Amino acid sequence: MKIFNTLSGKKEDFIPIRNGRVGIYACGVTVYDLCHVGHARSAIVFDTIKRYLSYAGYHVDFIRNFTDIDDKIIKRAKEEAIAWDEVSAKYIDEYYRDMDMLGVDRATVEPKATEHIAEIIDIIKGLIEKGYAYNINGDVFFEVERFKEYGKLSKKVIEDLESGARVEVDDRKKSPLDFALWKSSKEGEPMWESPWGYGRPGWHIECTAMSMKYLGETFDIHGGGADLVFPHHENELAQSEAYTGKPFVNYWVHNGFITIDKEKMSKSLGNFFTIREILQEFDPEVLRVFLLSSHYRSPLEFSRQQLEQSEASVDRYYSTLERVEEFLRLDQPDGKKHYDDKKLTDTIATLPTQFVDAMNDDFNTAIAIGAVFELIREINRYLDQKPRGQQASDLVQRSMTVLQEVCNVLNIFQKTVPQWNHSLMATKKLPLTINQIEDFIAKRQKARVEKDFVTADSIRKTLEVSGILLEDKPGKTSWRVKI
RNA sequence: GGCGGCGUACCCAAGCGGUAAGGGAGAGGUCUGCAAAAUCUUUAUGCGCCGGUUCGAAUCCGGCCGCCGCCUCCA
Repeated sequence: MKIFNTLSGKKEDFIPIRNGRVGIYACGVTVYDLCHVGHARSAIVFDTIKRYLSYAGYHVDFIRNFTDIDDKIIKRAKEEAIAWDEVSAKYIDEYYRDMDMLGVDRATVEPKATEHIAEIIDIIKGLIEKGYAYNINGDVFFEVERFKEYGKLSKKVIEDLESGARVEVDDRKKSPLDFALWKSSKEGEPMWESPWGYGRPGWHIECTAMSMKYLGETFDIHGGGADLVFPHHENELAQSEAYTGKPFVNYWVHNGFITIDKEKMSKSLGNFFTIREILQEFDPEVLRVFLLSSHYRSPLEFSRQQLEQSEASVDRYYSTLERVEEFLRLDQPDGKKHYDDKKLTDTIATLPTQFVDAMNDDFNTAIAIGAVFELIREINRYLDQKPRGQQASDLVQRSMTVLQEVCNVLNIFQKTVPQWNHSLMATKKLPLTINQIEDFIAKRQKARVEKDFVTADSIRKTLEVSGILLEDKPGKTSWRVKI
């Protein structure tokens, strides 16, 4: 298995520290607002990586944190005139609502910064003792100059950073690059007791404390969005390695951004869509398929048109599934006739290998999904021959089993056909109920029997205008939501 | 200014040294009372431009053009 490591800038063979086990720490969210599509991408990417590693046979310890204390949370609390911890509790709930919809599993442990103050204080103490940090009136800073390898993750040179520093300079710091490990709290702000007075942790230190607590001083994979490389992960790395004297993380994995009109989707630019907004118009699987259709490190342009294209491809999956289910429901008198099943048999045989090869190459979900659709085409081709008999039935059944095995790992295409249709009816806001649609179909069927094709066609047209397409099949007429 | 990335058909997107996956859209055929779905054919002798290396290059090297990201909170 190969993984692209931000630290080396290359794909590397993945060798876990402990045989058969993998420790992953993914930076979660700061809970002060609803999540947007960019958060969804990161969550889905690492969820998929975790799922694949489990599938590949590893025991995975997956840690995803909540930053539940920070300036933005405090600001939000003031704006809404509620307690800071009400803000974080509320948005943790909202986070789960979104992630459950998107099929993002809970992590093994989901630690919160505020529940690890003791561990954080211990590490800061240690850093002061080792001469890597200094206390100025209750604020403790990490002294970047003392950590000689600073910049190795983000490939930055300390001197360049200093000269180009746009950072608001705190005169008390020895260098503008020094960052806060502990911040003294002002009146009315949340605070915890510490050897340096009442205060709260800086942003980066929580991840050091929590990852080490749950995964050890050196662990396998640390992930997050590409915007966390600097300064967050660079600082985390510096303080962690300064503290332990050991390598902190073996593989740094960063996902690319979501863009809108080529620009990064972000809060500050205001060009973002919340997950919730998108899910009003599209099924969660559509968003998940969309996000996994390109490689996790590539920038991904987000637009309605893109989602509609993904929606169409998801629909292709489900219409094939429907077709397969109808086929399997048929009586299967053993047919003697030979059908050409070589290509289908071959494709079934190669899919698992293709999938594993793709995912082993830096988690190439785009190829994995492509392989799924190759099998979809072969299934349709096979079914076009109208095969009969137990052998045909078994072959088709087997193809679905293989397909589901792969899709389970990606956590896509997990619905039933009726669930998919209902979801489409809801997201497309169709004006008709299922009963109304079936009434129309019955009326049309009567007309068809009477060869009154004018009436039949006009009913077809009426439904189509409302977003329903009819499909006449032997024995019955079924309907589908128009994409 | 420093560092990094990207540019593949009408749209999206894989491929990263061996002769262009997959999805969507369009056109035509098969099937159908008509449709839809499915399927077939078709849409890049071509992978931003110009050179170079190589038996062979989207793929490696050099230069140029265009776009974007990080350097400040950010997934």
